[in-house]
Amino acid sequence: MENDKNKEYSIDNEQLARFAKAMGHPARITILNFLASLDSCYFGDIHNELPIAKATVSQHLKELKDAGLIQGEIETPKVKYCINRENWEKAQAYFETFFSLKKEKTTCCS
Amino acid sequence: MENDKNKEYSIDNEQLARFAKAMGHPARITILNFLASLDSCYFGDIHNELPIAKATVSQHLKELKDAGLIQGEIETPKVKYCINRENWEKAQAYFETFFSLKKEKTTCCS
DNA sequence: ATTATTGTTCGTAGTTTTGCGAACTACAAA
DNA sequence: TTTGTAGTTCGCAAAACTACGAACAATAAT
Repeated sequence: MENDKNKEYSIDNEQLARFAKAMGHPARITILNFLASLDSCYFGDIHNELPIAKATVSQHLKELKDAGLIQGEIETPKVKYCINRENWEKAQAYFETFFSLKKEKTTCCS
Repeated sequence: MENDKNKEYSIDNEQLARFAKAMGHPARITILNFLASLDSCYFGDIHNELPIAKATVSQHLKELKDAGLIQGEIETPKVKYCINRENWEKAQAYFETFFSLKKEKTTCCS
């Protein structure tokens, strides 16, 4: 009884939050924009788009990779990055669903 | 010459990142989902949806407010929260634009 | 005046993020 | 073998994030 505070977050909310978090930095948005439009995606090209050190760029790329939004492929001596289209569409669907939630009541704030 | 490293991020990328960052936590996604669907949005109701202390809930609400995604209104002795519909739609538009970016070339990773 | 209700703010602690330069890896070229 | 190119990883520092309990503020009820 009382209040069940064993509550966890839903898988969907966790996943959406993970995508959102990955997008939660202007450098990473810039990277994603770049990769989504142009596909000529070597590390160096990405680095050139950004006002930050390569070590930092590498870290941002790793985060995007970990979130599943991009993927990298070694093409010696360069590394080619691109959008992970499958997860990209998944993310898109998550955000779409999220924003299209309809109100069930209208009894709040004005 | 050389490389112009005075580059900054675009306003749009900054704004989208700000929205995304605000959404980058499952508690905040849960709050937004709750507020977007049901509108009976007192602090206590929100707190009940979440497995965290009220102080922490209050902080998350503050972040969402700072990002412009929600708004609060005192209704003594309670506080009523709701989606900031104007910015909500703005955010929606930002994400939509972001995800609908079309490729210009297709020369990457397989 | 005291007590209860509803949230916010404060102080604190531990973790994560962001950023950099330096060191390193892997390969190719000289 | 040495040098160069392209990135990653390491080590570090500063800042931001997440979370909590305790203290506080504001009002209403006793």
